[in-house]
Amino acid sequence: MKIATFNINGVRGRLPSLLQWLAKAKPDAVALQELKAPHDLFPEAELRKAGYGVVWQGEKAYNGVAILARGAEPVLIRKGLPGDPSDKASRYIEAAVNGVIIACLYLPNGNPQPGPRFDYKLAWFERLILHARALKKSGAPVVLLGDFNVVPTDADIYETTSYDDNALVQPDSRAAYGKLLKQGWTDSIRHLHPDDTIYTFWDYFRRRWERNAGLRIDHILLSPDLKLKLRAAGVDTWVRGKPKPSDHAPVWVELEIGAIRKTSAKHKK
DNA sequence: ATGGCATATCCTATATGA
Repeated sequence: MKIATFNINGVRGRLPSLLQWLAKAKPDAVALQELKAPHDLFPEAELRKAGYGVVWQGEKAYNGVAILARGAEPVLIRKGLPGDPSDKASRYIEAAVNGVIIACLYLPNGNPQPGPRFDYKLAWFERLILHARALKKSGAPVVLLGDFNVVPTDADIYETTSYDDNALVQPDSRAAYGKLLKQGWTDSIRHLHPDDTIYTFWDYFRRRWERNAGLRIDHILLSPDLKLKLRAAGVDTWVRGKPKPSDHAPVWVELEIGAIRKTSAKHKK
């Protein structure tokens, strides 16, 4: 079973390239962030035509998250992160796909910091930590994935001072990410590629893609049972190299479950 | 300190992104 996350940065304008990536990468489940589309303008029909069932939470102009399932209907569990009814931003959606809980999140970037926007980021992070703890305690197979807007360590960003004041690299942001991992989640990319230079985001400015001046901020975290089934993880950087790309690239994992079709007895030779 | 680019909307301007 292949599971991916992709901050699409505008699902309507980027629909052709999204369909192209889906056709080529063939993920079984996908978490999308930054739809930047109200509910009614989400391209549901086109995605279904491409063979994907879908649940989503849109919002005018900003945010927006979705879960896609290849040849299946995601079973919606919740829209919105619990813990603050006044928070109306579309940043969290959760659904079951093939028996796996897909928790798709778009964490606030928190800039500028310090300030109310950074406070919101940390508060959102605390709510996520609480909810993740409940998910983990449930014992279900869970994938916690999306745009975390956190660069976990200095190894996850190119050599620069440009981001020193950025909310993505602050000690508080990193501590929150560490606190989450400490519950027992596995950062798939780092688990399989501990020493590699791997980025998932490259700013549009200053030829940062061409210089590979990137950041690793999109993560796929696995519950303990799924960690044992992790076979591969990577970033589809080719998507970032296409014309008019999102500033993020898709990140994926391959798990040894479900999608492997059993050969029934009558088909055995 | 600013700006470089990109997407969106109440669009000859402004908010957000990271």
